[in-house]
Amino acid sequence: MARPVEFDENKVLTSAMEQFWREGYEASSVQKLLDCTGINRGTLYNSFGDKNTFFKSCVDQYNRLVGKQIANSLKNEKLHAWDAITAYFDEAVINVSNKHRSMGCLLVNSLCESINYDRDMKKVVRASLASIRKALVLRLKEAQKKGKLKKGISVEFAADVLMNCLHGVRVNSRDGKNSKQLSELIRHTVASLKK
Amino acid sequence: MARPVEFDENKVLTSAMEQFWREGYEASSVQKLLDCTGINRGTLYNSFGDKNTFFKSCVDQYNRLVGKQIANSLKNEKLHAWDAITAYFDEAVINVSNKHRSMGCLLVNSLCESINYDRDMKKVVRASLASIRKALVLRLKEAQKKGKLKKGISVEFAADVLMNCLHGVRVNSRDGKNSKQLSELIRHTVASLKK
DNA sequence: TTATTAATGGAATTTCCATTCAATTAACAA
DNA sequence: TTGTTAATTGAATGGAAATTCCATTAATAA
Repeated sequence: MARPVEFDENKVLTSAMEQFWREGYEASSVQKLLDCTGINRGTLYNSFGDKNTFFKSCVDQYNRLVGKQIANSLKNEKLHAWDAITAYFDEAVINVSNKHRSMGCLLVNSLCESINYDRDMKKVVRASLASIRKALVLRLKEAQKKGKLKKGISVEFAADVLMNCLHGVRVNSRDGKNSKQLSELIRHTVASLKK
Repeated sequence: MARPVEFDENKVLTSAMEQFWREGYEASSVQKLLDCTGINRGTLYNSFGDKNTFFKSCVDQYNRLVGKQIANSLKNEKLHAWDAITAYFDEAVINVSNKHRSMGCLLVNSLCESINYDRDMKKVVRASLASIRKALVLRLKEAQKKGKLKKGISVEFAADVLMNCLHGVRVNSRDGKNSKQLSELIRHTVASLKK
């Protein structure tokens, strides 16, 4: 058989994901990706394809992170609708390391970078954001069914409000706001929807 | 005397500002800046300095745009506090061309790009955002004095909520949301603060 | 007209980027 | 042991990036 891989794929993807997350796609040169992952040039191209393909794999890695946060909160059956929603914001924004919080959100950052003009990447990023919204919608429907959604507010609109808050908070995170300030912004938004 | 300038400084700055705004700092090569402004390589370096310096001049140009929007709304003495605040969002987000709306906000985009890691640029971008917040605070103080701010909400916190909404809306703009959807998000946030 | 001055145009330079490639290495099946 | 296969390595390639430089141009003051 052939020589076995020496690198830890998961660690490589996580390191590269953080590089893209911190500095964006364009400013993350292949050299920087090699430095932060510790792998070699040829290894990168052989095992992960070109920079574009590698970036998409890193977004997938980010999606797995997001997926875990959703699993711990929105999909936690033990929590009531609004508690689950609040728990998601805690998982995604509040109870994360200062390092991660100050980097904002890879998806939002990518949307704001020129990536927007690369159709393929835009599609990948949008799909990820849509999956977050979808999980919120499920819980908002539950809240509505139990009469816990303010009247006059539709589930879809409430989801838009929460996503808008999330985006805002992510920009504010990247601007250096601390978890306490962010937490108050989130609380205010949730209170504006909750009955 | 010397040969007079042939280019229109204001037009050049506006074209370049839109290039940076659309595609970001890194993806905007000097060649693209020459193409969109119509000026020549030597002219750019002679009259505007290097790419970094040029970018900052473009942010200044953007700030003049923001300044006009604030002058037309928040600083309009004929409007009552909340009308002025709503008018600002209209000026900045709703009543702009689809082209501009879909580009989001140069300041937010820059914050989300790696620009964040260039101290000097971060300072410029932050100062601009602070000037918007300052104008909002003035009107929120007025609203509070007239008893038009929901009780339990401080002027500073209300400003944070509005800035958070603005950031969120800017990301959503860049993601392609239309003016009607954005307008509803803004209305909801204003209603959550207004008495 | 002419000297002066700065703008203009674009070739030239240098650096950095993404990507390829051939040589080397390591595991394992036979 | 040996042949096979794929991983690893880093030098090499080619193109694009930012920036510099200088010959040319144009206005005007003298």
